[in-house]
Order: sequence, then C-alpha cells, then structure tokens
Amino acid sequence: MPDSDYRDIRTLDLFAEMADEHFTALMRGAYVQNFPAQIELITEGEPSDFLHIVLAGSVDLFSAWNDRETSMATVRPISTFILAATIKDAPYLMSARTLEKSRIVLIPSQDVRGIFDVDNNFARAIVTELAQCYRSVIKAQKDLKLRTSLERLANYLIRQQHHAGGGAEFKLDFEKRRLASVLGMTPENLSRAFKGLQPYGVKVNGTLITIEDQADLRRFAKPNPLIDDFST
Amino acid sequence: MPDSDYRDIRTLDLFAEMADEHFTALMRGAYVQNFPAQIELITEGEPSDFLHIVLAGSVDLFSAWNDRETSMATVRPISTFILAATIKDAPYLMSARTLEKSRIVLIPSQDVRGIFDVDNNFARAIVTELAQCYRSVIKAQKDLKLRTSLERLANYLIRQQHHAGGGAEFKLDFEKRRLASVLGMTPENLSRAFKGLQPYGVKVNGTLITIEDQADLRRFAKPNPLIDDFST
DNA sequence: CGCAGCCTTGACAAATGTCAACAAACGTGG
DNA sequence: CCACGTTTGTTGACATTTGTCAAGGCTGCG
Repeated sequence: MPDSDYRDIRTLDLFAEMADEHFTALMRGAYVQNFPAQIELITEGEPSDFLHIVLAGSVDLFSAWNDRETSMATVRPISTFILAATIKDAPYLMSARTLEKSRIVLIPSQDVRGIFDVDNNFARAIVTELAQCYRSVIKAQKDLKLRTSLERLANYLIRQQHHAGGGAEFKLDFEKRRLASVLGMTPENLSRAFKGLQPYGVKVNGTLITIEDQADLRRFAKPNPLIDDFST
Repeated sequence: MPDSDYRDIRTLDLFAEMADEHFTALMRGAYVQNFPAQIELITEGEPSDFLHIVLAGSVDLFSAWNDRETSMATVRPISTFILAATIKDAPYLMSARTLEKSRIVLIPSQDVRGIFDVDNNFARAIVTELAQCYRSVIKAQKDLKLRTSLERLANYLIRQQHHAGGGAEFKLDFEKRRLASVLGMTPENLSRAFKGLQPYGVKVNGTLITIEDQADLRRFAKPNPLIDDFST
C-alpha cells in the first residue's frame, strides 16, 4: 500500500488513536484496489468479510426488495462503510456499488474484530463512529416520515448549498435519478418537485442549481438541526 | 435502589461484562422512578443528561416537525434508550413519553461517559448495542422506502405473530393510532389497510388479530430477514 | 451519425391524506 | 353501578400526493 494511502487512513478518526502496532497489523492484511464505475462491491445478505474504506471516488449504498430498489446513502472519501456488519459479524443489510472510478481499501473483518478486542482506543473510536452513523439514519428517517417529497427536496437543496460553500449557485453532486431514490421518490416526481420549488426562487439548469432568495426557500423548507445537520 | 432492580440491570448485555466497581459507581449516581402514563421523559433538542433504562412499562420514542409528529420506536423492558446521544454528549434527536405506568432508571450521562472512558468491557458492550440499534434503524428505513403501507402492515403482523408465539390469534401490542404512526401512515389509512388484508385471511376484532392462512399472508407480504428480523 | 441513457412532460392510475360524521370503548365522578 | 364526557376507531367523500406508462428531447460517446 502506498505511503500516502497509509497516512490518509491513519488520520481517520476511526484509526487516529489506536496503537501503532495494531494499525500496522490491520494494514498488513488490508489491500487497496481501484475499481471502475458501476461495480458491485458488496451484496446485501452476504457475510461481511471486509470493512471498506473509500479513498477516492464515491460509493452508493442501496437496497432491494421485491423488484424495487432504493439508494440509502452515498459514501465519499475518506470514510468507511458497513462498520456495523463487520463488528457484529452479521450479514450486510445494504449492497454497495461504485458510482465512478474509485479507490477502495478492504480490511478483513476478522482482523478488525481481532484488533477491536485488544485495542481500547480503537473500540472507543468505533463507538463514536457508530453513534454518529446511528444518529444520521435517525435523521434520515425523520426526514422521510415527517416531510413531503417537496419539503425533502427543499431541505436537501439547502443542505447541499451550505455544503458547497453557501453561494447562490451550486452543482448537484449526483445524478438526478439517484437523488430521487435517495429522497425516496421517482425521477418523474423529482422533476416535478423541482418545478414546484420555482415559486420559491429555485432555478435548475442541468445539474446547476440557483437559489435566488435563500430566505424565501428556507421559509418554505423550515430546516431543522435535529433533522438536517448531517454532520452530527 | 431495590436489589431486584439492581440485578435486572446488571444482566443487561450492556452492563453484564463491566467491572463490579464501575457498575456500582454507575448505580450510585442513578435513581429509579415510577412514572404515570403519558409523561414526557425527554424532549428532542435538549442536552442528554441521563441514560434511561426501562425496567417496566413502555416508552414511546417520537419526533415532531412543523406540527407533524411521528412515532419512531417503542422501548420495552428491559432496555436502554438514547445511548447514542449520551455517548456523543449531543442533543436528543427524539422525544420520549411513557405509554403506561413505567419504572425508569436514570443514569447521569456524565457518569456513563466517565465509566466508558475507563472500562474497556463497557466500551465494547456499547459498540455491540449501538451496532444493533444502527442495524434496526436501517431495517426500518428499508421497510419505509421499499414497501407500501399495506405491505408494511402485513409484515408487521407477521413479525408480531411470530413474536407472540406463532399462534393464529394474537393481540396488537399497541394502540392502533400509534401503530399507524410507527408504520408511517394515518389512523384512517391503517383502518383501510386492515380491510385490505382481509382477502389474505386477516381478521381484526379490536386489538385481537386472527391470521387464518399464514402461507397466504406471507405470499403477499414477502417477509425478508434483511428487513424484518428485528432481533439482529 | 446514430445509439443509448437520462431527463422531462403529459395523461392517467393508485396510494395516501384530510375532513366530517358517527359509533364504540374507556375512564371518571357521582 | 350508571351517566357522562373524552378519546379512539371506523367509514364515506373528497383532495392531494405520488407513482406508472408512454413519448419525445437532449446529451454524450463510440
């Protein structure tokens, strides 16, 4: 594994505080791989053999049932995914596929569990990470259960704008069809939802969004830190 | 605190493996209280001062936004809730109210974090607990995003039947209005959903449910361990 | 250029929510 | 134990939201 990858991983909260020797042991068993776009990395229901880390690119976590499919989340560098399944040694609840060319680290789950047992700082870092993940999903669930699709889109745009620096113009960071799935609606419905936000000053041009009057949109969207602040 | 409460708590996975002295320290600062029904124990947005444990009764976790409200989960004995907020020292994301007369233990969050820092077994138990919680919410989210309300109800009935021992007859364990909220629909819609399941042999009489042909219902509901097995 | 995939749009259908009315169940105080 | 009022559940009529299907335009790429 290249030194730069090694250092990047080491700086993740999850690994930052663990003993050198344990980190080295984990990395010895790990391997880094470059995947093209649209590769299914893991499949829901299978045993969790590897903890994954996205170093570059992006990964879609999705789930299917009865011929329907939905995007649950997008993983961007640098972060891990399916930590919970790895720790519990339980089957994956979600599938994962690369959205673009991506650089992924795979660490054998067995190694992770082994180091978890002996490294107390690592165990504590995992607690923090899982608590964070848990809270994120709770927020997503509140978003789904308490808001209409129009409200979800409006709040998504506000979050995205903030994330992109707060300027009036910004780009969507994924395909509209996937955005629709993440927001829990169909692509057709998303198209119409964008139109439904025009009265609040939202202009759409391909993936470029312009929010003409932020206050107006916020009045409609009513963003709330207990739902929308996806950092905590 | 009565000895029997003390022992009940000690047997929880979360506390079973920790050092005696740490458990005792936690319990010293804790107090047990009996609450009547319909008492709001915590309010979303407030700082997480206490880790709560339900010893008896039941507690509804719910959330509100913009004059709407939804039930997120029900906590039954013996288990804890809002562990993630306690550990992260972050505001509650959900409110909690007693559904009936309930016996609740409150442990100051500060104490929990203090013991978490020094007791490695406790830290590991927290990991297991949080991973479990995380996976449960992911399942709930898949349920919401991949199924119609009729399908959610059908699968809920199957889970509930199984949970009640598997007999053709069983009782709902909460009010229909709350069940509706948990399943993400209105009470009126739930009423109609029950009727919609009649063709699959579901009979409703108050809170008593009869499933005449389990195979028929399952054919419709298509239960799936990656969504419905709420134990893992 | 021509194909393939995505996005949009319209017409329509299905699912879900809202409002109002009423019946049934429950709890309280007499 | 009953009477009363409150809450919950049900039902119907209707509105809104969301999904489905089909068609066409646009874009990117070989």
